Amino acid sequence: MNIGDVAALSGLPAKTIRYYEDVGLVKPLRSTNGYRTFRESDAHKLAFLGRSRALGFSIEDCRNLIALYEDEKRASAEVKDIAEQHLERIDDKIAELKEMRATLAHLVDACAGDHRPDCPILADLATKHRDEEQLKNTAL
Amino acid sequence: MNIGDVAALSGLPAKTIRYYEDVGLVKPLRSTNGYRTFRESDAHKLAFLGRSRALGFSIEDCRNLIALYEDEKRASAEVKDIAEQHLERIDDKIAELKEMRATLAHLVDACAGDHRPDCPILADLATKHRDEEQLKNTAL
DNA sequence: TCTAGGGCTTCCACCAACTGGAAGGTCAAG
DNA sequence: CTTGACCTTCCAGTTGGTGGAAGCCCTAGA
Repeated sequence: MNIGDVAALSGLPAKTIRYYEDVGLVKPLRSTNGYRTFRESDAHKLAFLGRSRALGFSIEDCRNLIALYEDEKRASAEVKDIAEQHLERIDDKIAELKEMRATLAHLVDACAGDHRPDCPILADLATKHRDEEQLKNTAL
Repeated sequence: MNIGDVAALSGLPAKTIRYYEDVGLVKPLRSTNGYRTFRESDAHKLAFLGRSRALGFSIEDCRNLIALYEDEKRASAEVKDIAEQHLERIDDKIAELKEMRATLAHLVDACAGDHRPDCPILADLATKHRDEEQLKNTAL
């Protein structure tokens, strides 16, 4: 299989597949004309990567997941551990975004959004808040 | 004020402030020894930037917000528009993360996480799913 | 047989928003 | 006079690719 074929199969852009080779996630063979030659196992691995990335796993996580996938004697605990850590990162990120969202929604709500210059959003951004860094410092 | 002072005041690292100068967000003066000299207005602007960035606004958004902030004749509608677009991006991101989270939590739940190699997480990652790109293609 | 087109190759640059570190100038205190 | 805290610039690296240029390779059609 050439890169185009495996790209169609895995749903990944050819560029991305070359990048994955660069970072050592796949190691396709080369045919005499210099073209990459992908085996079934490479195609499979790329699909695995596509799905892992879609779940937000980092490239490093993917590297570890693939190693575990290929290790017949793995302990599922190791996989679960990676997944749980990732889950935690996702939860943190969601919490962070929700907090931003709440503040922002509140400000947007308070803003008339008309031709007049008065704007609670700008007013808020321009105002010191109780829990900011520089106040933490002076509080010590 | 030197950069260290304004860093303490704004809560931003000195490196970040230099970066903001690089991208044209602040324009401190220079004293004869080459040190950056920040006015009150610069410190104020940097604090504004810190709060905007904390709400997730991009540097470009910040540039626009500051321009509006400094424009006495702005229409609050312009500010609200930027904020609403950002709110939408945040909502999209939250939705995406929640979907990841749901899938991942389900898989983590199903995994024993013990010494045995059997792992539903890996099994799922290794399996084609109905709605993947390569199947969309063949379905046409 | 030539040519046009796609597909493939490499390499370099760029994106956001910083962050780390090296090499070196400046300044106030002891 | 030296030490140490600041400050300067510049270069490189981070994450995960994406875009484009220059240039092979291969096949089908005139």
